[in-house]
Amino acid sequence: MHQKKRELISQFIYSWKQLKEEGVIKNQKDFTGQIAEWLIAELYNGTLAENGKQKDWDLIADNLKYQVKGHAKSKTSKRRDTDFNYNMNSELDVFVIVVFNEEFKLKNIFQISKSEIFEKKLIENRNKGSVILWSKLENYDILRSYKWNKRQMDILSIFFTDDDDSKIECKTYKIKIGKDYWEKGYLTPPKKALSSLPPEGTRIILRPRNKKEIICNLVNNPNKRILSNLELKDYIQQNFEIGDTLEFEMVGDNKMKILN
DNA sequence: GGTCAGTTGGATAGCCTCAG
DNA sequence: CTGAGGCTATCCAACTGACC
Repeated sequence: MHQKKRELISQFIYSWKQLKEEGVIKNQKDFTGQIAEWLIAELYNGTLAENGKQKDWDLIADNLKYQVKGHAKSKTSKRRDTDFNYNMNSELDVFVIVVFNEEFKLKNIFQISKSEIFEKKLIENRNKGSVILWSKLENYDILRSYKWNKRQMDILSIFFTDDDDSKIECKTYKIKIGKDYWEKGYLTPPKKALSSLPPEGTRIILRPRNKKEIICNLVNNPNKRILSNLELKDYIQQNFEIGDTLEFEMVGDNKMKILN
């Protein structure tokens, strides 16, 4: 009855043990913080602090003291800030915020020097301490702006980025043609939405068999399979029936290539 | 949708007590 | 004296719900 859970827990415990042996994690504290610290230490060939309670900084690289904060936000979490309870005299040089999604795919690595934080007044005071808003750190996201070398890319690939533009490329999707599409004039999303669709505004190239290529725009929201573009509608009406599956592939530049 | 305040809960370090 | 266990302060991050 609990066989699967038993196996998964065993796997988890084994993985935890192995990660400890490999030096990725050091204690029983939260996984997110430790994995973020390890990632930055690996990227910069840094040395993690021996003491988990090390004041102000977590690792040293190139004689700079780094304070690393990790977040693995659930889909429902709207919070976009990080506690920052340090001052100019605090023993740290660089402040790094590593943001994962709940599946530990990398979303951002915000990196900023302590002095710049104070110079640019990026700290917001709250009742309990202070925070830095991520909305003010857009120019400090090094994940995509840095020119990472091959070794660093290899490390980053462990937590491959959840960047829609790259993820969407060459990915094959399937849309099941549903009843709503035909009967409700595309207004009501079907209950069973696709798990993933290109985002709104995606430019679509339809390549029907033996027909001229059609270019149109996808105007639905992600995860809803209603396609309201008239050309797409016509194409589907002419070529598909309820229950049929429309397969397509994203081929860069947000173009959609119909495969059937 | 983003911001904010408050709450919750897991974890560690350090200090203390106490039994052996 | 020593080690185990309890307690407290502190740290850290997720979550919730109100508000704009």
